[in-house]
Amino acid sequence: MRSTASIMHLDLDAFFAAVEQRDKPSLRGKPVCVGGIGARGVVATASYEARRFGARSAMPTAEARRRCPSGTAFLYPRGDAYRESSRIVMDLLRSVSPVVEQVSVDEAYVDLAAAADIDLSAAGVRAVAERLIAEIQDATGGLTASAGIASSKMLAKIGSELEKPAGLVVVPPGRELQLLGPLSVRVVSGIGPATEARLRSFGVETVADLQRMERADLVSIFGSAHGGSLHELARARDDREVVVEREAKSVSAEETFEHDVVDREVLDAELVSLARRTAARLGKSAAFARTVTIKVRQHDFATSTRSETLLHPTGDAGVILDVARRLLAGVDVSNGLRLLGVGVSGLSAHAQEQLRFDEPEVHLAAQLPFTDSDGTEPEEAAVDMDVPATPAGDVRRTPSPAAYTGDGPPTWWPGQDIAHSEYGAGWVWGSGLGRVTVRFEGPTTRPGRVLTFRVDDPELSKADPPQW
DNA sequence: TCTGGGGTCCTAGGACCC
DNA sequence: TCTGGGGTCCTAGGACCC
Repeated sequence: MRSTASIMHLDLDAFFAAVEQRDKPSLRGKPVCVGGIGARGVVATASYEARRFGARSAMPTAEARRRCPSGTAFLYPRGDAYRESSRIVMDLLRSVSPVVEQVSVDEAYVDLAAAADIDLSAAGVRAVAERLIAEIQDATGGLTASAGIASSKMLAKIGSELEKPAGLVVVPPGRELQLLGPLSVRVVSGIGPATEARLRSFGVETVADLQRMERADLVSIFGSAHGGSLHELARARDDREVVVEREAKSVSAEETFEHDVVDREVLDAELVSLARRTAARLGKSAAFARTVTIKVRQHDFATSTRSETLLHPTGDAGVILDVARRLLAGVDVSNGLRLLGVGVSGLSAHAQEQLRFDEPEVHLAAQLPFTDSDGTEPEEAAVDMDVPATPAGDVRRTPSPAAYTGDGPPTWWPGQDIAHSEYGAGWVWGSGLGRVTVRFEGPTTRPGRVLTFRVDDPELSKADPPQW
């Protein structure tokens, strides 16, 4: 904990939904849920209007559909559009201080004390944040951000939540305990549903209650690391620093199937795709991995992992796939799998030189980082593998637009940017039964008209996210 | 037709080594 | 022929975060 309120936490309000409302004027002021749209999808972000009906992040989309009125938009995420706005925001944060820790696309900590020219008085940091929030709104076409500024990361984050949306809270040094005491223990970093429930069984509900627990008791209940940190954090003692960049420790890819899968051929085809995606992302970060892990979730949601550690790090999708296949062979799939995942860990920056002499059969060429000159996502096909590029089975994935819209190209998914040669730019409201319904509007237009086309109408084409 | 996907950190037991 | 103690690595699982 510092003596000045010099750590800022900033996050964007209902980020995915807000970008959708920015780019789709007809949705402004309306309930919008962004996330998985299949039967097993969950909501990633609900707009504030949708929250009034009870829709929440992590809620099954089916449940959100039951709660929200008809006319609520359920959209599949447009990652490119979110990343672009995120980049603009993070650049603005870095213009304030060189020490910015990006936590996710929509959230970051900024170390204001690391900037040479900032007045660290309460009024000084408030002015900086106000200017920043205004700049963000201006540069992103109206997205709003909330910020908290305090003497520690935890208090800064709590501050940013207090007056959302578009809130700004400065916690003056010395007031931390007063602020923290009456709040639910859930505001403490590291307290989730399980810890909350166990604390409740001891009669602990607020941070003030938690402060009354002995350290030794917390340690005996929760273990030394967790128990010790609860004892400290309840007293607002948090000396976690703002760190610019952390090295990745693992890379993984997973898929939840639309329907549970029993067929080993279908599972193998999915394993191929997952190994390829994992290797591609590993290659993109120019890393190599020693441990391969598969993750399976049974029909009843019981989830387990199996892992194997190699003698030497690899970046080869074929090697990762071989291990994953071996691991999956030992798993009972007779009741059907709901989810399959492939991951790697034990990352290092280089494959070992001695590899060349020890194991000549390992393809060195495939272990070189993938070329990525134009900055695009490496194609799966770029990975050297002795497996067909097209999965053999018909693998249906819950969140995938293809699964939602059914068979047959082209597929259109709700929220997608689209263009019509005559009517111009628009977005997909929905698609099915060979038809696609499009609303023609953009961030700078008035709410547009709605027209329906055949899905294979040659006048329709995919489009880039619009400029606001 | 409840329950995504991508991560991080911690714990605990067993193998193995000295 | 009766059992120590520390350290590291590996595996599996769990909680948590966005």
